[in-house]
Amino acid sequence: METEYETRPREAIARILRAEPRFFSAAELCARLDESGTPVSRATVYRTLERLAAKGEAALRLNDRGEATFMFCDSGHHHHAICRSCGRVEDVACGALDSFVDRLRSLHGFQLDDHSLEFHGKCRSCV
Amino acid sequence: METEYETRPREAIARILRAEPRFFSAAELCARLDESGTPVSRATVYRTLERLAAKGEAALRLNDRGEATFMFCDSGHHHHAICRSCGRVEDVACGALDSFVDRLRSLHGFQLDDHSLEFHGKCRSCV
DNA sequence: AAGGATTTTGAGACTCTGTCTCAAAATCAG
DNA sequence: CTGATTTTGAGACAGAGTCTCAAAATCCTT
Repeated sequence: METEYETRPREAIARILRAEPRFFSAAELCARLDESGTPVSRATVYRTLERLAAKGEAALRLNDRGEATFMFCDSGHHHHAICRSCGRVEDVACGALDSFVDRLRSLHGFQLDDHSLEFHGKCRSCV
Repeated sequence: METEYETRPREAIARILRAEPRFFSAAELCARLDESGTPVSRATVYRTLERLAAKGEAALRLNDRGEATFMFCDSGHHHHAICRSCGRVEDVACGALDSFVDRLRSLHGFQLDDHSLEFHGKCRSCV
C-alpha cells in the first residue's frame, strides 16, 4: 500500500505555489524556500512538482529557456495568458477555438487530437 | 564590415534541414552530419542554427524535453501541426483563429500581443 | 595563384537543469 | 513508543547549451 505523508517540504512548496498565479521554476522555488527558512533539496522539489503534475494539480510549462515551470492550476482543458513582465497568468476558456480546431481536425491527412495555445502580453499592473 | 562566408559546415546543415519538413535537435543534426561523412562540431551546429533562426529562415521550437529544435520554415505568421510518430510538420494558416484572438485582445485587463498555437496528431503515413 | 585581412571552426572546459542512489530521517498506525 | 513504510538530502552523474581561443577556411586583391 502506498500511503501519502504530509511533510514539511511538501507543505512549504504548496504554500509558495498557492500564493501567486504564475509559473515557478524548480530553481526559483529552491531560492524562495531558502529565503523563507525552510530549505528543501533540489531532488525533493523536483519530486514534489512531478507528483503534483501527475495528480493534475499543477500545470507544467517549459519556459523560453526550456526550463520546466509549474503552477497550481484547474485541471479542465483551458489556456493561459501570460504577462511578459511579471509572469502573472490568467485562464482563458478554450471556447471559440474549438470550432477552429474542429474544422482542422482532418488537415492534409493529419488526424489532430490535441493542441496547445498560449497568449502573451502585459497584465493590468504591468502595462 | 561583416561579410558572410559560404562554408562546408553551413551547407551540410542546410542540406539536412531542407530534406525533411520536421524539427531537428542539435544532437540529431550532429549525428546525421557524422553519418554523412561531414562531421561538424556542436559549437558550430548551435551557432549555425541560432544564425538561421535570427535571420528568420528557421523556426525554433522547444520539444517536450526542453531541447531546442529547428526546421526551415516560411517566415510569415502561421502555426504547425506536428505528427507524434514521425515528426512531420504541416503548416496551418492562422486564419480563423484571428477573430478569436481579437475578441480576447483585452482580457481581464491583459493586453495580448502575441500567441503560440500548436496542433498534435498523426500524419497520413503514421495513422 | 599568392598573400593577407577577416570570418569561421573545433576541441574542450565550463555551467546549468534535471535525474538517480542510498543511507538517514520523518511520518504514521497500532 | 515501536516498527513498517515513505520521504528526504547530499552528492554523484548525465546531457544540453555556452564560451574561449588558437588554428583553419574563405574570399578579396593584386
